[in-house]
Amino acid sequence: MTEMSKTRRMGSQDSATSHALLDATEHVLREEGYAAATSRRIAEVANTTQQLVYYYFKTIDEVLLAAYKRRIERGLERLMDDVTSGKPIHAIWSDYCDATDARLTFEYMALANRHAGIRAETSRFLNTARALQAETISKAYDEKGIPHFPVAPAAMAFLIQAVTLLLCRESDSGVTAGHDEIRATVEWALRKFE
Amino acid sequence: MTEMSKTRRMGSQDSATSHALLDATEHVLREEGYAAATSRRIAEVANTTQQLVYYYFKTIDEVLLAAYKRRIERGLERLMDDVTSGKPIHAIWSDYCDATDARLTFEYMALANRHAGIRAETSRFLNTARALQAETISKAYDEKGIPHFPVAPAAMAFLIQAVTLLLCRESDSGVTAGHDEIRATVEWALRKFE
DNA sequence: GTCTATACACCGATAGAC
DNA sequence: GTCTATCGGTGTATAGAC
Repeated sequence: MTEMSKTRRMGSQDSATSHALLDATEHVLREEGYAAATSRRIAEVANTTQQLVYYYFKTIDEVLLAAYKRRIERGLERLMDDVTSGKPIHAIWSDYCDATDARLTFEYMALANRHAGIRAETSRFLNTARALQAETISKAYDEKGIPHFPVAPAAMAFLIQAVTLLLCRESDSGVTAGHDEIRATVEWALRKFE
Repeated sequence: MTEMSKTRRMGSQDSATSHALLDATEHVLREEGYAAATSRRIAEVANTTQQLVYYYFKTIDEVLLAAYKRRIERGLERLMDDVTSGKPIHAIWSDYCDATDARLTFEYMALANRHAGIRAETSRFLNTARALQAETISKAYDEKGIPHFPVAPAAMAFLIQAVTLLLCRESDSGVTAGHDEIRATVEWALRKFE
């Protein structure tokens, strides 16, 4: 970390270049890891120059945070669509299965260990999402007469996230032991809901 | 990456300094992340010098791999103790709950995305561990007359890992939504086994 | 908005003396 | 085993001209 200049100019965060930089950031994080997410590399992928990064963002940490916030926001929008759909639990499940971009997710999780902003956003998002999902699942339970014990709605929301995360992560790296079995279990559970 | 010298000397990987370097590597990874795991920083934490790192290891990637292999090996030993204990399923569960050093684990998982050696070790370890756990769980099922459907032994092994991983990870970062509920579910399930 | 130039620090890795 | 010295490369961030 370095001292900030008090006179440095800044570009709008809504410009095309700014968005291209965020796209590039996500691409680099996913394909090369957070150690490679440098101003030079991000600029290269975005087809611009290193100095431009500092015209649009104060620091690299701010670029990373901006990219993460944008991702969170999109995730929340998808979740809203899921819970208002006809088969909300199926929708939540397949949404996470498709969208849990495991490499990127794990990169952000590792990053969160030492980036207070990303940590805070993560906490806020996960708490919100889980509450919303639990509420939706609770309604589905009641419609089908499923008891809230032993697997409470919030526990079911937790399970969906835990299972999809590990499933995506492992298939991405050649681990398959138990995958068929857990998928069978999930399909059985989903059939009970909707 | 750089070309290796053909004349460079190498120290034994069993020396005290070598182990101190691996301890330091794990410490840096957990507390500062893989981007901070440089030869200079590792040496500093191990109370030695940067050049000594290259006396004991060929490259930084090899230091990381050696630290990871040591960790894997210890995990496998703990698992062996678990499955031969009186209450194997309880043992597996509480082992993962305690030992899943979430920060370190996520650091290695992110690292695996671009470190072929760590990726290969991970895949090997997870497949072995899951098979061993599934076998153990299968016996417990049969003793208690629990059917292999809808939650097959391998699915149960997968679930334990998925749940403990997310639980440790989230409590580490202030997310608690659904945690009490999922813990209650787990306790209920464990009571059915042993 | 975009360019050139530049500060200063840190990185991996090696060479060779002691 | 450990030390001093060093190479070439890359990182963040800024200053100022166009």
